[in-house]
Amino acid sequence: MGWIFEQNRPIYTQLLEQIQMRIVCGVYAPGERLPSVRELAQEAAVNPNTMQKALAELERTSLIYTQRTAGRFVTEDAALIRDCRRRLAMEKIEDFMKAMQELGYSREEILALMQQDQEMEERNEEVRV
Amino acid sequence: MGWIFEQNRPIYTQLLEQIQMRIVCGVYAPGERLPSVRELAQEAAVNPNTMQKALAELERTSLIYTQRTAGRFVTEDAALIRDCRRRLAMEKIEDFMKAMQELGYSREEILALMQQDQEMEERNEEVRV
Amino acid sequence: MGWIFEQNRPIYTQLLEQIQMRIVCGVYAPGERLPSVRELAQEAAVNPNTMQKALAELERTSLIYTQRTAGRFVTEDAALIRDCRRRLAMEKIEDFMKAMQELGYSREEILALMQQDQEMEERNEEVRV
Amino acid sequence: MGWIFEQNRPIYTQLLEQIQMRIVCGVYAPGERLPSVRELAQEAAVNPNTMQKALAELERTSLIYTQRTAGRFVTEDAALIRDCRRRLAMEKIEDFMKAMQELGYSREEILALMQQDQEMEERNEEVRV
DNA sequence: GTGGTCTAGACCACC
DNA sequence: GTGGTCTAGACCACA
Repeated sequence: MGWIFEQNRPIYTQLLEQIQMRIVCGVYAPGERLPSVRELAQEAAVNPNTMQKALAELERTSLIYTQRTAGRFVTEDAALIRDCRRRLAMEKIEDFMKAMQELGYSREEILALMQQDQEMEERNEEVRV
Repeated sequence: MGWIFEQNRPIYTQLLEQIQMRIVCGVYAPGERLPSVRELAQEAAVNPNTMQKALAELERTSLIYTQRTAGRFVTEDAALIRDCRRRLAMEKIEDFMKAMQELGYSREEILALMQQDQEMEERNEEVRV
Repeated sequence: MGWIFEQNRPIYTQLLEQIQMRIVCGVYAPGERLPSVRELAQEAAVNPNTMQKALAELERTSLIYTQRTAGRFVTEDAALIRDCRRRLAMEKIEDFMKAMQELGYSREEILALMQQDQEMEERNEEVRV
Repeated sequence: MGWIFEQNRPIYTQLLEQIQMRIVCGVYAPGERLPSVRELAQEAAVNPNTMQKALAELERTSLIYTQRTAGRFVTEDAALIRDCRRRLAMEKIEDFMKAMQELGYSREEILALMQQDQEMEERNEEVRV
């Protein structure tokens, strides 16, 4: 699992999102020590300061915390992580529904479109199999 | 229908998106003459240069065209507009599904979640009524 | 009114506090545009990045906001500013009372000590006069 | 009475303050032998080096002294301890008054605010009783 | 070796 | 000219 960035959006924001993703998906487990800033920075091929900024922002959400000189750790609070994952999902659903409705699709039409999409996807799977 | 901007994203990009939206949703009908750059800029409370840039970008997609001295017009090609709307919708669906799958939700779970969301929404509507 | 820093505490934290102080004390009025990052940095004799960090942190409290390319402004919300001032005062009182009580002084003794301090201060004033 | 640390400030400074507090408050009586560095370090869950540094600093104020092979002892000089306590209190009062005046409160307003705070506190006590 | 802070300097999009 | 971002590199306190 590597690091991919879109241009036109701040790197540190994308770093933040990707680390957050790793946490809510369990790649970095609760209580686990994160790699050092320098390691992470090298891994992602960014400047340590950029990574530092991402981690500092992430810390504001309590998803990670810093222990002076010992390193950074993922929160032990599994509920916090679970809530974060759920919150991210709900935000995405709401944003998506809102965007589609602005495009003039009703909630029913959206669901219908997605079920089509779903069926199409299933046919593709069969083909691959 | 006013103009709302998020900070942290270029204004001209958001202008472009909102004008495009007005076209695919029929607020600006096929063949209709758009307000002048100055009028639009004033309406949106942005610098005319910024609006100019948005319209120039929009012209590259053929959704609008310029007639020398008469102003800018929405394309008469209804199919083009319809395709644009459909393309936008499909992009949003794909982006959404991708994002949700990265969060660890399967296609089935997503549909289930959205149906819940749908039902919750319906209950809210009843309350409002 | 100049800029004074203690060593041993981050500069950006002290910048933040001093700018906050200027706002709650009305040196920077509600709605007023702040000097640019570069100006402030030069005035305080710090690196623009350091000032930038202080302002970014300050923005998180909504006491100031950024308008892309136009500059930073003090909030127009006078109530927010008033609350901030009051909150700062209350925090200081509580911290102070707690520290004194840890030193073994009762609330009554503290008030008595401060009234002595007050009277001493008044005598000093007379002397100066 | 345990050991609590704020992050973002050196541990050894906080150790120093807390041991000093124990001495001026009589938790460690005049002439009493302190626990060994190792014991203190274990109790506070810090690195022995850190505790060592705190004690060394504390020794510079004469509040404790080292006897070669016997360990560290609280000074027998009760006046020294009393002065230290008084000095700490006065420093806190002055710092507090200065901070409040910078916030724009006059000495009279501060006393008034604190008497309010006092009365509120008394009402709370009644409730608890 | 860890994170934290600061400086210097550069480039960019935007208005 | 404005704020925003990023890099590079340095130093420091701390454990």
